[in-house]
Amino acid sequence: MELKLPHFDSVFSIDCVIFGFEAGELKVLLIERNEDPFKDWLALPGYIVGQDESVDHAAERILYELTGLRDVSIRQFHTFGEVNRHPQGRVITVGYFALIRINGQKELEPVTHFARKAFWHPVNELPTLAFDHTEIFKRAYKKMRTKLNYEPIAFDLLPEKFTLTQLQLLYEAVLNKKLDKRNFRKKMLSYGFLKELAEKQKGVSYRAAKLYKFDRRKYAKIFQNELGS
Amino acid sequence: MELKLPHFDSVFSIDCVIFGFEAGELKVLLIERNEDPFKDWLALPGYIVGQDESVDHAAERILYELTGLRDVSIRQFHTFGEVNRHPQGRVITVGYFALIRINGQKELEPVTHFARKAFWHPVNELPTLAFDHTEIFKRAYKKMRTKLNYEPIAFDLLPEKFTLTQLQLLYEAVLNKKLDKRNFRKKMLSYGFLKELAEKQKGVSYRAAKLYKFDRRKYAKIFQNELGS
DNA sequence: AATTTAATGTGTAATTTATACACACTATCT
DNA sequence: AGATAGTGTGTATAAATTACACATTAAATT
Repeated sequence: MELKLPHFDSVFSIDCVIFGFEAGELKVLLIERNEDPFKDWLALPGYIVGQDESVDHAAERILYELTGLRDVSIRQFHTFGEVNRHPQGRVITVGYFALIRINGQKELEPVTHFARKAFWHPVNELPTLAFDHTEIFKRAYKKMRTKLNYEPIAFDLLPEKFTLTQLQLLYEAVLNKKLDKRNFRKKMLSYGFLKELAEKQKGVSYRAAKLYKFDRRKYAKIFQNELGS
Repeated sequence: MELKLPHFDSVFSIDCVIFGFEAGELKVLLIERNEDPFKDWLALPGYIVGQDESVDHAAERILYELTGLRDVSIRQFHTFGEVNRHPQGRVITVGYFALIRINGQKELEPVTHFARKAFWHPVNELPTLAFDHTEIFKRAYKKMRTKLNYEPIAFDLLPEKFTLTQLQLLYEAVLNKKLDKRNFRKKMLSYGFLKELAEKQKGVSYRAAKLYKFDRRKYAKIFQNELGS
């Protein structure tokens, strides 16, 4: 379709801030760039939106291409529209963030030519990133911490079956503060969307903890009123 | 600067959802379009982002051009990136919302050629809007209601000096529910950012209420810790 | 001057929610 | 059998939220 509106040459991209949780630490997915500008720099995975795909779709596609993951809850958090973000011209980028399960054996092979590798990096002591990606990351992290307090996003980071201690460690890592064990458990269980399994933790050299599962259906039922309209 | 990145013809615009409060009702600023597509339709004020301005700047500029207002707290809330939003080609738009004081005598003369007039319309019983503007509006309204609960945005809608009853009526109009007078006042005053003035309401035929003022400096002081990092 | 009108301004008790805090239990390992 | 290491649980206190009603005031009316 021919474009009849006044416009100027511009590029439209998305950048993803993908969080994972591993070894008790919150991590973010970075790539090593293989192209100018910022060749060899570390950056957030991001790419240009295609002509015939929605921005949301582009975000899902790029996440898939970089991680092989589908059906991840991915959310827009901010659009970065400063004039000089990109040294080669006007690039406006929509920031998305997602939380995913780091599967020990999961390959992180970039399928895009412009990245040399993709890897998890702890969110603390983050290196300098290409473009304004440090700023983008910070904004996503802040949003994510806020969201953790009122949406069940933590479960996206954990294995399907988890113990309450694992859940608490995750909250502590993200919020960066210690929580009281009894109060934490009381509150989590009071929501009613955690399903206690018959199963127990295996392979630990101490008393095995009960495993729980996040029950999305119950969650939806409980919170449908509040989220409605 | 020449653009060396792969790209396609696209347009980048912003749309504003501008809320006001008048006669006890929440209103939104609409324009009547004077250009195709959707000529003669009602729409949200919006326009194309300039080449050498940031998206945030474009939003401020467009708001100014449409309302003559400056220094308004204007905030991005979502980017709309569906492929077929616009019948003439790919247009990605960033939605902004703002809350402003409706000044009885304030002129709403569009300075852009593409609008015939601009006017306030109650948010309830909103007419069908051009493009996907109904969806954009709904999203802004929802966000605004959410924000009202944890940010002092209500004061942008009221005159500088206001009574607690006026403040409460505003909350009731936005949240669409009745609030308890005593509890509302207790809570508002407990925050400590409302400054009681010596002055009283004038020109009413009943006991005049005390006037209050929102003290931005106190607010910033009180909440600097929570917002930090 | 007295009365009516219409909205302001205020307190307390009951309930719910959040916080602080410590130890017995259990599975595994030696 | 005992040591180890982490699990699982309850209660008392403080803080925040909710429910609820009437005397006060300024102007307008008689």
